Amino acid sequence: MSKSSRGGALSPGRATIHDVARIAEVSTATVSRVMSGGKPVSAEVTDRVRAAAREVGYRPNPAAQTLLRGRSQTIGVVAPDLANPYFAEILKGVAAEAAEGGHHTLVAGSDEDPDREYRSAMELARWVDGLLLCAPRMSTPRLKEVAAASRSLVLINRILRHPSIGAVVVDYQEGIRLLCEHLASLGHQRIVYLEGPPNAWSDRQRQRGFRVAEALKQTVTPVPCGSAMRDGYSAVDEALTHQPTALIAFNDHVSLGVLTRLRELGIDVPGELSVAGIDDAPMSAHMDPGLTTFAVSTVELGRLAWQRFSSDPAAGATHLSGELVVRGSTGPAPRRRRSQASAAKR
Amino acid sequence: MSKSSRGGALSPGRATIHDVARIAEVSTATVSRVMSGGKPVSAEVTDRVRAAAREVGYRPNPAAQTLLRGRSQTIGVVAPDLANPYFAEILKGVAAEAAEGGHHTLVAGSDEDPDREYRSAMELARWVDGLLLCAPRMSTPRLKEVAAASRSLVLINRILRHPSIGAVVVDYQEGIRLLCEHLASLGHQRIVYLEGPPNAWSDRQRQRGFRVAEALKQTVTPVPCGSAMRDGYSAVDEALTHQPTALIAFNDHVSLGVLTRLRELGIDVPGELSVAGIDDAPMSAHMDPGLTTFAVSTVELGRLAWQRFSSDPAAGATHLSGELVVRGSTGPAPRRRRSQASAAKR
DNA sequence: ATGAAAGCGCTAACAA
DNA sequence: TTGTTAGCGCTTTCAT
Repeated sequence: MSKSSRGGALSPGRATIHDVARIAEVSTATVSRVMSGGKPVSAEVTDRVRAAAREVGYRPNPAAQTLLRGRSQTIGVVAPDLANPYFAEILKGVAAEAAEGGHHTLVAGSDEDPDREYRSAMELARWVDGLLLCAPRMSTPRLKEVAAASRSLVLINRILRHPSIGAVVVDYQEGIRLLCEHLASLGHQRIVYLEGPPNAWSDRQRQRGFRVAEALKQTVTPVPCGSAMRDGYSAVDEALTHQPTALIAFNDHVSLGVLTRLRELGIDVPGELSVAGIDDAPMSAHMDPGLTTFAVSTVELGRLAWQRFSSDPAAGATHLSGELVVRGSTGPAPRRRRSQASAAKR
Repeated sequence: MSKSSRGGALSPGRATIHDVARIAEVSTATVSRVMSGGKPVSAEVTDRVRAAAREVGYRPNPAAQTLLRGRSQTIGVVAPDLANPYFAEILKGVAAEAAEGGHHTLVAGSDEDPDREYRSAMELARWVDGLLLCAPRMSTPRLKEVAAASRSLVLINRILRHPSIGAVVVDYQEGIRLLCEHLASLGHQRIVYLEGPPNAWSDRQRQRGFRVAEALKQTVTPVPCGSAMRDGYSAVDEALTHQPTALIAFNDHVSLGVLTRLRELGIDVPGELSVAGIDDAPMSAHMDPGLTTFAVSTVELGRLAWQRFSSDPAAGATHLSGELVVRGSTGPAPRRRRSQASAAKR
């Protein structure tokens, strides 16, 4: 009692195991045993220790625990854009699962910069037990470097044949196929594809998916774009010069920008032009018209990514498939192509 | 040379300072000096150490550094919903600023659960140098507990008079005032406010803002709602029973759900009903009609929050103001109130 | 059931 | 300029 007041409960977060040991009049080893539980300690001592711990607000120093155990109970997540709903949802899912499993989540955004992405990944690798790279844009050799520096590495939407790299990927090739078939059934022959970021593996998967177009007698013209709303907005004008009857964007986010620009131009969707996205972002169902898209469960993506850390061996890829969601933004191809004039002017 | 092969470069991330010291044939202290830089070490030794470090891929163990220094170079961010664009953007901003300042960012989502929020905060507090709580829903006593357990605590959108708690808040009261005045100028007298989550301080600020309504001869009816799109969608029907000519939602996210439901009901916006949101979410400009809203810079919010950690003393609140953005979703109040029938049916 | 002691990887005195 | 040593806070043998 008199002793305890000497302990100094001024900064509760800063009490160490020694403080507790001193107050409870036991060794630090015993305190440790009580705190971790499941160790043989007498009831009486347990109570004394618990009381002392509560008194000074003792909480074990995680750095010390990490140093000793060699594991930080922390995972790292790196994504090109933390504000992009797609990655934000994955992060939310992974962080929730990780917390469930007693792990913390460290994040870093790369702003689509492969170099920054690499540096962030290497930096986080020092800390974490497992590293999750979302749609990494860095080169393959660098990715292998990261793998070597990481205790455990999992990729989302990128595949790399490597013994210690795991992956969870969405089957975007199938997504494009479904979208093309859907458009074909509506009579669309001229499609423009708004491309994603240059180094995105998942963009290449989409491009591959377009190989079905030939069989469907469709022409697909790729137009450089990006992954953000404003990219879609800006790419519309060039897309229109190819006089498509339908337009598929890299993702729903981009489609949003597209719809806005088309509205400005007074082009009716889907009357004059059909528009489709990919991913089924939360707001896609709320657009007017609703956006036809290839729906992917980000929740599931996050869950699967976490599983790679906790259960599965690292190597190999888990494939996740999505489904076609038809809403109002796609409709029958117009009988007559819009006039050159209406397409080009502004 | 011959020695180095014994070092075993198998797991590069796991090499310790001892390995480097052995290979470079110096003491660990010297290695430490070289790695941290700015210490007096001869050029020749520096080279040897650097070479050895590169050879084994040495990277200092952050847990050991943290244990020694007492600081982890890490901040923590807790938010009610990591997938909510508002918080995702704040997170993006804070994480970017923190990285700039050589800090890592630990995140946790609370799913709007005050209890989970408290536990996450206390847990992160063990680790981090600074803790950022976004729109915390937990009770004031608990918040003080967290403050006591944290090295440094900053709140976004919540104020608490406490010597060691800093805050960055948006002036939502002003936002509501601007919105009300705007609607008044359009002749709106009957407004429904779709309330945010029960424990949100920022919701209470909004409610206070509505005190201007009286002077403007407006009636404001609050209707319980929430912070998510689906909340807005679900709350519309009850809102309509009050026969408003305008509707203000807790945030833009909610407004999106509102617009969708109104479209389903065939109610014209803004012809029959005006709708306004708060925050100016990225997609708000892309809706049809565009959403009138009180715009807040999340980027600035993130930047200011980070500044609280790096420069300012903790206590006190920084106020951030926003601006009215008028788009198509608000218009003149309809001459005649919609008939009871049309409002109630369905 | 409990304590003493070693040591995780690193850095900061203090010596030399 | 470089090495030796102590110790950050904790857990885990190994004794007792």
